Amino acid sequence: MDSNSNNTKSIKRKVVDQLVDQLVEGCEFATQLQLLLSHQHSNHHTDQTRIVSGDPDPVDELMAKILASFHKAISVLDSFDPAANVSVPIVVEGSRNASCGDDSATPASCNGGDSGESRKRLGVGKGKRGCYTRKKRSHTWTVEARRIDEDKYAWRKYGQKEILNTKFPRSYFRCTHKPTQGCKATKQVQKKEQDPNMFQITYIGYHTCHVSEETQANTEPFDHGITMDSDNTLAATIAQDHVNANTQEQESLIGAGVVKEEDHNSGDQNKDYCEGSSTNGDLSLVWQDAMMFDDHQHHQNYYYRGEAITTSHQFAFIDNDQLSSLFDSYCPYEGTSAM
DNA sequence: GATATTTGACCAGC
DNA sequence: GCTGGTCAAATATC
Repeated sequence: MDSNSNNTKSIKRKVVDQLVDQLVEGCEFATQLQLLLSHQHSNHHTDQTRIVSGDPDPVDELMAKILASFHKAISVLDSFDPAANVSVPIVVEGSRNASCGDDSATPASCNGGDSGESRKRLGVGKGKRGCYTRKKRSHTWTVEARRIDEDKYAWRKYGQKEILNTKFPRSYFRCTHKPTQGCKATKQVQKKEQDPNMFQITYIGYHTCHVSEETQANTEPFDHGITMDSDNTLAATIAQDHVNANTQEQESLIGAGVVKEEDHNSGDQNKDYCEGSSTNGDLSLVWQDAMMFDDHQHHQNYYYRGEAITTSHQFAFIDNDQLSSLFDSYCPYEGTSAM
């Protein structure tokens, strides 16, 4: 690979980063505008009229569309990988990924075509392990929770690591749907030293997997599409906007009780909870030392600009179908991309 | 047998 | 060179 190619990739990455930053900023402004307008409308309606039940506010609708557009654009750019040397999003269901580690189902590009079927533990497979392209930057956000399964997505643990200067190991989870749908969402869970009853959960990337709308509504307690980097105030704004939102899913979590992985893991149950429909006690993905605790409070602290905001969570989402259709429109090369 | 977890190895980024 | 993120064979569980 020559230096010109590297320079081009570097430039592309910078451009993408700048575009994302601009979009995030624009999104933030739009959110603030939405709050402002909704506040004004709220006062207006209170003073003069009543909103007919079920009749959507056109301002809110419009703002929601604007925000959705921002989120879509951000998602597309966030999934753009300059290293892939193609100008298309790399998250395409069932497609191969140029970054070898990103799609474990199709890693052949890592090892010169090794199918992986005859891998030995060491030696023979040398050069295969750890072969991946680490995401230099992806949208991340951190929550603090007493349970690691509070988001109710289906996660599969793929690693655990001792981290320097930390008492407890960090566990790595990826979306269960990664092999089948290429969902790139991951999360890292680490028990807090100060309070071992609490877990710091860092989410990385957005879910692109498809779940039913009903499931989606019940299993996405907070917005994977809106909350960007931990230093972004957008999420804080939105969090405040939704501070009084629905808390039913949290109550269902509270009622879930202590469930260890081994306890609920019976065949078909796995499928159920993998689909994210686990609201009846089979939802936990808990590793050996990640036990749940008395959960009467069950709140989460969202960190924005280093400040914690305690809130219940019920945000708006980027709909996965929207995302897919977006890819369709943005990605004319789908399926034929030269990864 | 199928699926999930564990854990040592490998590699990218700093 | 060190650290952290990911891979994948081995192992565990159902």
